[in-house]
Amino acid sequence: MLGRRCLPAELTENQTLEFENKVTRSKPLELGEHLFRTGDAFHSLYAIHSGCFKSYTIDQEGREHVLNFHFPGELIGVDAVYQEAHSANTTALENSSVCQLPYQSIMELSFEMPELHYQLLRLFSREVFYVTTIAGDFSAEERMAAFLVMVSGRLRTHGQSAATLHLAMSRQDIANYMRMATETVSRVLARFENNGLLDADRKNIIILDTKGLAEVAMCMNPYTR
Amino acid sequence: MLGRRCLPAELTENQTLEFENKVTRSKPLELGEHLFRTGDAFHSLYAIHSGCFKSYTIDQEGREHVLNFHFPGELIGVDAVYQEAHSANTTALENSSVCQLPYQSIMELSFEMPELHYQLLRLFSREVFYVTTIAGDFSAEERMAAFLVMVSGRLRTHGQSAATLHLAMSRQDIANYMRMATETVSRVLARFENNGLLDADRKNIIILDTKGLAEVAMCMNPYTR
DNA sequence: CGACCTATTGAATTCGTTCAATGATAGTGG
DNA sequence: CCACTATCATTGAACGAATTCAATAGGTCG
Repeated sequence: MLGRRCLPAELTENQTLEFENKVTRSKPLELGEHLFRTGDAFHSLYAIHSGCFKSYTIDQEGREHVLNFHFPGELIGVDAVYQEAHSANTTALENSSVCQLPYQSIMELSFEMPELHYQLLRLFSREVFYVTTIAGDFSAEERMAAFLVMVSGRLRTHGQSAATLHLAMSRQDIANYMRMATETVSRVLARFENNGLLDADRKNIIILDTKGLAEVAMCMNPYTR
Repeated sequence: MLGRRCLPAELTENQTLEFENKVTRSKPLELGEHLFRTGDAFHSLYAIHSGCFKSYTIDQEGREHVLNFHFPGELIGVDAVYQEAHSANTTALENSSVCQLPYQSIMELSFEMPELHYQLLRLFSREVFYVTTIAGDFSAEERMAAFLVMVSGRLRTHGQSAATLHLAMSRQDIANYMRMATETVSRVLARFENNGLLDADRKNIIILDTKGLAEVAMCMNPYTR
């Protein structure tokens, strides 16, 4: 049952059981706890069962750069396969739980289960797709709208509500990820509220006008690209 | 021999031959020719044999957004596996040649060749890694320096010279990718020249001070992250 | 050689940042 | 249960990095 949430491929009942027995280890994390840090050797991927994570680096001037957020149903650590080491830090933004997937084990298992092999590549592909979301030269409003539409979509993909968002990350984290100042995040959200696009109360965002928000985000958003 | 350049895994001689016979089809492209366009169904990955490509989208306002450049030895189309459709346009920036890798064929073959299986995931992982390069909130100078260090590194990975760069892309493309105006690209390059970091003559860039350039790029660069 | 496109350089403008102050929220301990 | 504190979020005003507008220079190709 955990395995199904971890790598929800179209495996048979028996395969899912085998997968669970062989490769998944459930691991709870508290807010602020790190899954790994820059430079750590790569051994396992992590599939998020519940909660939320951020990946970030600290540059030589001490500035933090949020590279990605991770939501339930997604894989963490995909970028580390290539270098066999983690290039970023990844920390839990709320109490969370992940399935640890020892890379060697899932690779071996994927030879027995073609569907698992396909699923791994699909999920790796999805990561490329997601990371591309914030690329491109867009205004602060466009990026903010695209961010909300994206988060909404990524949560929906795994069965969570789409209109009522519980953002685990702080304004600082959002700002950092979106390449803007926290003040700008506040200002843009305030403008969206004035325009009736949404209702923002700290970490709780209610999207009132999905279509209108998507229009601001335009085709920046991968779901409408 | 082509196969070796396409997916340079550590395959045996026989495996390489089998790979070539079964899955690779060489395909030459002229400057400006498209490999695929937004919305095209996904059937094949492309491994670059020679030349240079850019992936881009056009938004609803008609603005172009360069999402990535692709160099010899790299895979094109990785992001399309997930959606089974291409989300971006990809075009040749100079006369180039690619190996077309029908996805179904390489997947089937990868069950017979464990090393190919591993290699595919490594290359997918690398794409995530590369796409992350321009993420983060850095100044125009930092991004430009990181871009040059990255291109240098990616070309070196596949045996090309590292200090003397032959940029196939226009200033417009670079600017677009780096989220800045073409004028800013010119100005930053001029500043780098004045500081003795490099010598820029249109598409030919000679890096004079690798260390100095890397310092400007700081830990933004994935190679130094 | 002239037409065209790309690149460079200069001056004015602007979007978003930085600086600064205030408001709101949650956690702590008396 | 209510100060008290610390942290996070919001709002206002001044500033600045990069853009936009505008003009010039350099290369390429008929």
